Amino acid sequence: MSKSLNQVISTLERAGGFASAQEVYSNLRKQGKTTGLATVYRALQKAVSEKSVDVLRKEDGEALYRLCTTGHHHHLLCISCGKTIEIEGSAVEKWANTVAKNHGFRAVTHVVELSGLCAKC
Amino acid sequence: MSKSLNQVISTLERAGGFASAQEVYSNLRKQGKTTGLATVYRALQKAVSEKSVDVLRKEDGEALYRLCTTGHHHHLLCISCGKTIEIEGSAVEKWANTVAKNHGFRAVTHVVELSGLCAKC
DNA sequence: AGCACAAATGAGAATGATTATCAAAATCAA
DNA sequence: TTGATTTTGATAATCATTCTCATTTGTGCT
Ligand SMILES: [Zn+2]
Ligand SMILES: [Zn+2]
Ligand SMILES: [Zn+2]
Ligand SMILES: [Zn+2]
Repeated sequence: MSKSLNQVISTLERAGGFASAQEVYSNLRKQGKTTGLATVYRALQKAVSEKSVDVLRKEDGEALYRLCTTGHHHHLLCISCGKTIEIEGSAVEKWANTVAKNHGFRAVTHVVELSGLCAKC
Repeated sequence: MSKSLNQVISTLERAGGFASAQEVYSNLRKQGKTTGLATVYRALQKAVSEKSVDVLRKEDGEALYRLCTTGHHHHLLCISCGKTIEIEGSAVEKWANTVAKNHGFRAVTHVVELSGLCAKC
């Protein structure tokens, strides 16, 4: 694993949740690292392609990255305080596969994100 | 309904599926309309806020717009040819509600999009 | 019609995330 | 060490989207 990939990964660990590429970059800078922005993007791309990092989009289109925990999962996000909960969705997985099959699709992936207001908000 | 909103809506009708703001703009120009890009964006924003247009994001973050058909539904998109199929997902709706309730969330909405390769591709 | 005032519009500049370039630096193999 | 290969950081380029602002258009009133 390359040095920059390590740095990006551990920055995401420290962040604990979703972070944008720009945030990762500025966090690294605050820690005195000289890592360039392009390198951050390159590392994030690689991490996503290796499925060690999740990516989703804010409403304005900016990409947010988060360290994958174990296995495939989805998120329940509080749009007020930003709290995120990982959720298990075997029901959705089954449904997605069935729908894909019924329409003759192959290699189907899915985006499933829930968002609303948490109990506190 | 303002003039530009009308033009944008009927361009989306003609498109029949998802179209980006830039595509809507260039289609209008091809038809000899002098509508400005900013106006296209303004009209699309309004249409989305009025829930007469759906919006989703391509993988690169660009927004795609589509005239809402009747009722809530999801999409199965071919990433190669762009073909989109509307799908009914009562299973997902139930699951989303259950998950939300279990975690004490209110006012939960969801994003569910399937994508893969259609039979032809 | 003529006028005042508000809303809508279009052109172009500004913004901001992401990507492309490219030369310098680190890594590697022999 | 030497020469090839990969990685990196700075910077420029790209591109969708938003902002600004002067101009046009619409509306109500006389
Ligand atoms: Zn909350
Ligand atoms: Zn899933
Ligand atoms: Zn296809
Ligand atoms: Zn649904």
